[in-house]
Amino acid sequence: MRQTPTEAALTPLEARPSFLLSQLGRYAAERFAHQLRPLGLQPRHFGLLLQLSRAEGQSQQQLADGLGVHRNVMVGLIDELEARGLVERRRHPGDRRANALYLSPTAQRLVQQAERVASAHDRQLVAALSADEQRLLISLLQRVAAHAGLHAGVHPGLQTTHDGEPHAAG
Amino acid sequence: MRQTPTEAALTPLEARPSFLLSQLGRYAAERFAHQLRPLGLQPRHFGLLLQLSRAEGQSQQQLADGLGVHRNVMVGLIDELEARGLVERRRHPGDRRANALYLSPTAQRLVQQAERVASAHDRQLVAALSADEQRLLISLLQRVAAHAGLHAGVHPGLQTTHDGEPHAAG
DNA sequence: TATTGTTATACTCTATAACTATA
DNA sequence: TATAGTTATAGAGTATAACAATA
Repeated sequence: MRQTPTEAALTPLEARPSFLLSQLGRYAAERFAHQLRPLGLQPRHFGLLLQLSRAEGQSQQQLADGLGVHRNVMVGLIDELEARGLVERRRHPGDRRANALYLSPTAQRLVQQAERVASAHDRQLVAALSADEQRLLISLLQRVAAHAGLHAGVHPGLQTTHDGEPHAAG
Repeated sequence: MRQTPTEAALTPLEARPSFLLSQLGRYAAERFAHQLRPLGLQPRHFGLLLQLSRAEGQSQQQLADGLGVHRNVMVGLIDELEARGLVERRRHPGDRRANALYLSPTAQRLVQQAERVASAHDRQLVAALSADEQRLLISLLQRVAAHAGLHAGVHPGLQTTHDGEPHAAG
């Protein structure tokens, strides 16, 4: 009994890098969201606050560009955070159409807390690897991400408006 | 000027394994979906057909369990594939409540094609790495996935009914 | 004419509950 | 009483278009 001619690569999914990445990425995101919940934050809020903590006074459009979300979505995100007293809309000095965004002291402390949650989550996620292996994994992932043309720190899950082709990977 | 006491780990996102995994996982999934589109399939269809090609005659419930989706969702998936003549519902020999699912010859060829698309996608994704590094990456990811308690080949993105805690990672 | 913030609308996904026919 | 398949409904998330104020 010979091989079926139509027999192709029957690579099990769990040996495919794309499946492993997708599976683990989804898991990591869910898990992070869960551990962040006690702070009343979702991962997207964390990203927003983090970006804003790097440079306050940004407009909603600037922040949206930096995070890779559409400005329409940004309105709702800022609404939520402003309602909780974490972000403040002030008048933009140079452009009367735009809002200048600022963090409250509470939000600044919250970002620190969320960073600690993220670090704990990271440690837990790769706990099966040695310190050397952890560094190696990060380095390999960074190279794959760079080759894919992914912007550092910009999450495609927040991305909006895919004009068909999702980026381009030489 | 000394360090601010509230200063915490300001690890950039692009150095966090969880962020890299989530970012790359999302990218890989989108990209795979895009490359699969010419076949008229979504990744979930591919997973279904693949699972069914391993063992035909399964019930919808069995297949749902194997893929980690709810049986309600399975109805719609099978509906779509049956309408395209890829999957057939037959009467289950042992249980008159259940359907026994079978692939058409067209579907069997389509699975082969989809596997080739997946392999090409994988090669492209990790093209920045040497062959040794590719194997290393897969091995590291598999260990992380095993430690997270992820079932081999079951994608959390298809999962349904999270009772709060997403799995458990020692 | 283009851009910022905003609102409204539609569309996809997903979660939940309920129903039927069987077991 | 529980299970397989099915259907309906509600909710989240996202995409698109449009509008007023300003550049």
